[in-house]
Amino acid sequence: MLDDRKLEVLRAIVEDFVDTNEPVGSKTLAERHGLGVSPATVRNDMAALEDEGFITHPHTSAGRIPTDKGYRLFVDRLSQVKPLSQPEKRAIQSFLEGAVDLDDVVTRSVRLLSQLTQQVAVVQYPSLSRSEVRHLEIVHLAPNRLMLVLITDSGRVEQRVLELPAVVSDQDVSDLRNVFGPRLHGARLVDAPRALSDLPDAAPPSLRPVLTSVLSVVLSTLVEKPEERIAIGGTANLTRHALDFPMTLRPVLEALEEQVVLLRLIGEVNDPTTVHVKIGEENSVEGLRSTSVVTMNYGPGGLGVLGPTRMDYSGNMSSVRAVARYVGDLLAGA
Amino acid sequence: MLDDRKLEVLRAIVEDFVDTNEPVGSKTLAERHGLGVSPATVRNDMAALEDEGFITHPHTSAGRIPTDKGYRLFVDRLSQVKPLSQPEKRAIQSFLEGAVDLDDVVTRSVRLLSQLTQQVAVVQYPSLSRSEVRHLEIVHLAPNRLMLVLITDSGRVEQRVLELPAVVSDQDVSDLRNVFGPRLHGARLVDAPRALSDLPDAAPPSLRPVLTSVLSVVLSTLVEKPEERIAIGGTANLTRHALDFPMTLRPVLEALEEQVVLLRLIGEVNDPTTVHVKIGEENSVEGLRSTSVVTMNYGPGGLGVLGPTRMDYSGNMSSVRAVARYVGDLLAGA
DNA sequence: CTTGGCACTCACGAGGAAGGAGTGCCAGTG
DNA sequence: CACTGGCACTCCTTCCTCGTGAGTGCCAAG
Repeated sequence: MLDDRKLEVLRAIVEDFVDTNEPVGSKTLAERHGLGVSPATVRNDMAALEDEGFITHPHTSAGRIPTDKGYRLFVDRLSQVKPLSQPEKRAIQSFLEGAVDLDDVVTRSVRLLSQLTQQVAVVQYPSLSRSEVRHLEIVHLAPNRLMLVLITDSGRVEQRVLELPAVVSDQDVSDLRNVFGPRLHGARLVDAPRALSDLPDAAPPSLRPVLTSVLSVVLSTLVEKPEERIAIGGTANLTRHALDFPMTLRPVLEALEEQVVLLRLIGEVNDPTTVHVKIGEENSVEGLRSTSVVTMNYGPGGLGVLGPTRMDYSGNMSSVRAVARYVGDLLAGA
Repeated sequence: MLDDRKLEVLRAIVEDFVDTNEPVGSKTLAERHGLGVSPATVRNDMAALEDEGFITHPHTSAGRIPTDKGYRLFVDRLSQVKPLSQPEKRAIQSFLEGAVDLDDVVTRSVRLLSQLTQQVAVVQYPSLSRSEVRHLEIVHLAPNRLMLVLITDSGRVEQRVLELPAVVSDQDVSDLRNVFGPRLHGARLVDAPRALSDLPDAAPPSLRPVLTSVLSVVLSTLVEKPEERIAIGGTANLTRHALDFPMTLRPVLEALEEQVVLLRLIGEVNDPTTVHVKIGEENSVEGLRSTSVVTMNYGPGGLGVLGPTRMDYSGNMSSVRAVARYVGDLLAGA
């Protein structure tokens, strides 16, 4: 049904349309790409592609534009992720390596992605639940006051101040450290509750009351409040493509303000090691139905870019992949 | 030169224009507002106002619209900041009081402001430099490793891990606490360097090497890296007024992504206790020349809203003031 | 100083008409 | 059977014209 040339025609349509933002007609297409056939033949192929739902035309006498389904086919079968050039790679690496802390890594990644792709960039902070405990420090602030500081391997730090029902001694606090420390060190945050489940039984009775308080705070810090944060940038790029979303800029901006929506966007990745593309209607998020999203995991979090369905998938996919890899390496090595 | 009626005419023009987004003519104006004079008279006044540069008309036979200068006069002399209604106040208060931590306070403030004003809201995190030290904790992580945790009265927490050149004992750390604690407690962060300047001399010689290391880190945390953060929200509201900035939405979005620009925006306030308004060309930031900014300090930081010059100054000023006050109280009380 | 009257200006929208890009279909050809 | 050139047709886009009306500026009278 879809022979090679038809696929080639589809590719040409997508590429031309991405380039010019104008419906592409049979004549110009036959000329510009060296298809070696006449416009009439191209027209026949186009008719076939349209029957299958890969392209449409806005009105009778206009050229063709790809449908979401067409882009999907293009992404799945036609676009080879073009590798970045050596200078590009170096630029990415050196730019990211200049980061001084976690915040900086994320901020730089957002900047980098939005500049590379000319789209809106979204980067999730490393998810607490997927990272490992590097250190839990218990600080004795006052006789009945503790501060818990949790440091993860992704460089993230969470702290809580805790009022105790009773006064505790320095010795008690030291004991606490000794019971929590070994169990938590190196544990993934999702596994922590299990690792701590036998604590109340294993601890000396005198410590029980304090321990329960501390335990509940630790658990809530670890689990209850994942507090997923997201950085976003390059929204100004949306106006660059203003022609693509006729008047639907508002819902896009609104969606971008919803942390939850963004997390879902980034989190819906199945295979954690490959670039993932959601095209137009495939998006579960109302209001992003006219956009495409290219995402990838970098390990303890995800990142990606968002733009009009009429985007340079090939380029964006490679940019996202490259940045995700570098960020992943950076955090793993840090 | 500008008698009372002319001012009244200006007010009417501003209010009508803000309302309808259409140039307002002499006839409709004379009718809708009970000026008690004929359109012809209004025309004369308008001509005068135009001579003075308070209003213009887009083309010969269109109504008048206020200039930046006109809005300025309106804000300075004509608009009384209307107090919020009791239910509004309660709503603000209860919404903000639900916040669980500093991040939450800021996030909620942004939401609140953008919803109240239907504009873009900007809230600065409490500036470290303007807040006071509540507690400096020194944690002995490993023989030659310390963690410094700085807690400020605005609920902010900063921590640094520090590798020492030599091993230190628990006793040393305890001594360190004793020398730093009293000097820092309650000191404003900007004053801290002065408060600590005599430390090297006052401390026992044995502590000197460690102390210098710690001191330099503390100072850098306090001063060198103010790390001003900003939260922003309601950008989608910009599209609501898309008609106001014909095609200048891009530079606005771009400016909003520049932390530095935003800080300048919020920081340029002279009198810390009143609402401050920057109108159109008054803005020092290129790209925000078609917008107005309403800001106010809440104590250790600032907040405000940004929108088209054609905005409800009166309402926005009162909203900003109200939120700033509540946030200020909240942080002071916390 | 205010008012009604009046001529004038000019953006805006409706209504065509010409132009042209692009299509679908068909009959002919290798 | 696939490809090609030809041709009639569609209908969007652009440009022009023209009427309409809101609004102005000015002037003379109250």
